[in-house]
This record gives sequence, C-alpha cells and structure tokens, in this order.
Amino acid sequence: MVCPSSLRRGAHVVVRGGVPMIDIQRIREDPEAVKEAIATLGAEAPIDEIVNLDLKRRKLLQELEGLRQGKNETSERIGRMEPGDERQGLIDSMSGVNARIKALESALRGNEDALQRAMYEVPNLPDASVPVGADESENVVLREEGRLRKFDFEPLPHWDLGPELGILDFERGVKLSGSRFYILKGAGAKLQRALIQWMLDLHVSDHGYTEIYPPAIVKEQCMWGAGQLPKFADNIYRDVEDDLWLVGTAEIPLTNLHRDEILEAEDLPISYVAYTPCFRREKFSGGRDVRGIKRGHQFDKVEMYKFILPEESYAALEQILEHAAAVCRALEIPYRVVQMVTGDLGFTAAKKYDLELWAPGSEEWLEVSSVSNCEAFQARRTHIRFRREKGAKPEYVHTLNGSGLALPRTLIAVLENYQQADGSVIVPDVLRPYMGGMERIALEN
RNA sequence: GGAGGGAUGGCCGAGUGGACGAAGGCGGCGGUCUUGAAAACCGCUGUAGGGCAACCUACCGGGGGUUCGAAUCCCUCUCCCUCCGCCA
Repeated sequence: MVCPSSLRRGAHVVVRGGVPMIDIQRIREDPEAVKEAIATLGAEAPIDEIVNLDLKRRKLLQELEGLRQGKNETSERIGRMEPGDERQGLIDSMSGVNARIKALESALRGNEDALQRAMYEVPNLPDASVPVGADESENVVLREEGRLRKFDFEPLPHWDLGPELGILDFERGVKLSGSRFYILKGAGAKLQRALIQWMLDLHVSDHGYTEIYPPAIVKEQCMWGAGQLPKFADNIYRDVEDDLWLVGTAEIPLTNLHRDEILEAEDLPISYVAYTPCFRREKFSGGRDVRGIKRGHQFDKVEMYKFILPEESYAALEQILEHAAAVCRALEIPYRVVQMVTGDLGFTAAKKYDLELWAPGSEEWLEVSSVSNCEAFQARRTHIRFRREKGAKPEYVHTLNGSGLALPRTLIAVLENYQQADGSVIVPDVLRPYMGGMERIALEN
C-alpha cells in the first residue's frame, strides 16, 4: 500500500518561534493517517503527544492573547490619564493580570519547547510512489546498465591491488588515525583528485550546476536543519570546545546556504554542486565493511543539490539521478539503479534512489550515490521559502540532493574494473586529461 | 588572545520610557498625466501565530530583567567593524 493521498498535500504551517518538520496541519487533520505512513517507514514518532500539545498550545494562546489585549488597552489609558487616585488604582490592578500573563507565558514556552522537540522527531513521509517494504532487502533494482567485464584472470579486490601498486597504504593510515583510515599515495591520490575535478567540471558545464566551496564544519543549527539531528548525533564528529560539527556530507552546508531566506520564484531552480571531505563516526556499522577503503571515517564526495518549485521536484529527482548516472556511463563502469522501499528511506527523504557501481574484485555493488527528494522537509527545518510573485505568500521550496559521486568507492570501482593481468590499471579516457595524460598506473609510477 | 565601536523593515537611516509596526529617503508595485517612456504627483509596499470574518497577538540581532507601559533603561549571549598580537 502507499501512503494515503490526504497526506500528500497541505498548507504550510510553522510552529511559532520554532522550526517545523513535516506540516503540523497534516497531523491536526488526520493523525491516524500520519501514523500509518510512519509505520511503513519502520519508524516511530510521538504523534499523539504532538496532537495533545498542539491543542493545549492553542488553548494557552487564546487565553494569553486575550489578557495581553486587555493589558495593552489599560496601559494606553494610563498613559493618557492625569496622575490621581483613579490612575493609581488602574496601575495597581495590573499586577494580578501580569502575574497571570507570566504564568501563561511560562506554560506556553514549556509547551512549545516540548512540541518542537516532538516535531523534530517526526521523519519525512514517503511519497505515494514509493513501494512499501520493511528494509533494504526489499529494495527494488530498477535497471542495470553496462556490460560486466569478462576477466581472463582473477580480478583482485582493491585492498590487494592498491597496496601491490604502491598507491594505497592501510598500515600507515592506522598509525596516524586508527582503524578505518588509510593513505592514498602517488597515482592513487592523483586518481582520486582527477575524479573530483572531472566530476565537478562535468556537473558545472554539462548539467548546469554552480560550484560551491562550503565549510565542512558547521553550527549545530545546521545539523538540525538538514535533518542530521536529533537522530544521528552519535554518528557525527564534533568539536565540543566551539560547538562546531563536522559534516558527514556537503548536503548539510548546502541545505543551510539559504537558511531563513525567501527566494524569488524566477531564481528557481537553484542548482549547486560541491566537493567536500565528509566525516562519519560509523558507530552503527559495527564490524561491517572493515576491509578496504569502502567505509572510512573520512572520505571525499561531490554532491549535487537543488532548491526547486514543489511541482517540479519529482521530475528533478529523475534528472539528478541521470546526472549521477552520466558519471558512471562516462567512466564505462557497469552500474545499477535501486529504488529504496519505505523501510529504507531514512529520516529526510520522501523518495530515494541509490546508484551502485560494480566492483569485480570485491564482488559487490558499491553504493556511490544516493539521490533523494526531501520535498519541503529540510526547507521547513531551515525556513527556506519562495514567492510565486510579488506580494504572494511565501511557500516552502522543495530540496533534492544526490551524490555525484562518492569518492573512495568510485576510486575502488575504477581500480577494480580497469585492472590488468600484470597488476597495472588503465586510466579511463575521461580522466586522462586530469592525470597529465597518464594512461596507465603501474608499479613504476 | 587584548582594547574599543556597532547591530532598527528589501536597502539607507531617524528614533533614549507612553498612541512606534516604527519618521524620512531609496528600491518595488498600482494609479493620474503622456502617442509611448521619463519626470512630477497620489496610494500601497515585513513576517508569523490565533480566530480563520471583523479582529487580536508577537517580532526594532538572541535570551532574561525593571516598569501599568521598552526599539528606547539594566544584565547576558551572539555576530559584525576598527586597532594590537599571532598566523596559512
């Protein structure tokens, strides 16, 4: 089943003084439908608590604002009166009202804090087109492109190939920083740099993105805005002294680039591409993927990001997927497109595709891109809106993101797919201009 | 890190306790005039919450306080600028 159609639309209501998540209006109107949708994610959210807090909030507001109105009127009268007994009497009479107002304000503050906390925990709801499924095992492979190369020798995994070529060093990485760190060296480091430069150039010149160099360390607020907090706190590196957080993806600074702005409709879509290092503690990956460089605490990524009109966001999702696929095609490496089911959507996406490159040595499909439509989820959290025309009410934009692509994994795919019987690696045609014309990585390099 | 200065609406900039959601200007929108445009003149021109109609409430960097009443007074935080130190 898909999420009820009543959940797909809705006015854009913001919690006063706070930041919303999904539209609270949807919860007010049909809390049961929201709960059903969240159940398909395999997630939990305090919907009943939100409904109660929201009711309570409006009750408090009405009483409080009524009292404030009376108070304002009385203060005005006092200001116009000559000094005297009557005036003093009015002033004295205000103290009771003020005490009540203070009490209500305090209650309202507590109520809104609780409401906002609860709202922050609500995940984005799935788009109607997303298949319902419990977890990643039910994800749907939509298509596979490119021919798997036939090897007349046993292709090596990169963790053998790299060290033998002298371009990858695990021991020294561990010496410097511990497990899940490694060193790229010589042509290996250069190959990664070439990939980054080439991908950035491709997205800028062929796909119309504007290149951004953002901070990789951001304020806590940015983490909430992009949807990293509250859920993923344990996976984020943080400088406690200055309360700055290391980004796990460029999606975080890019989302926040237009925080608290009202954009002009004619400026949309805004398309950014950014290269950043990414830092993840990988607290939840346990002993998974410890071999090789597939999952490190630090990696590089080129990320595409779009701010767009709501009615155009789903077409844009397919487009970004194509932009990521274009990288795979140009590298001439087989890839496949996987659609996430509801249970594997994550916290922020309404619909998501993964793009995977085949790695013949490791013998697995490597996730090198994740392409998501977050609809207005991140825009609500960051207050990014647009106006359809002058004087029109601001509406939330939709945001999308997609890796284009994630680095060490793309590097793995290049090494493993282009390896030769003699242990050397052919440099893909598109990268040669970025490698100073180098055609092959061999030991003597 | 040390010393000093500052933060007002899209922008500039007045406002030091009482009718200020905030003068004035610029920009923008609409209108008059004009064959058209410019100029001139007139009007409008923030956001959010609640009612969901009239209307009410909140917001002058953030938070707290004093007061019947605060953009205006006090405390505190953040950010920006200038000078010194340090530095890629």
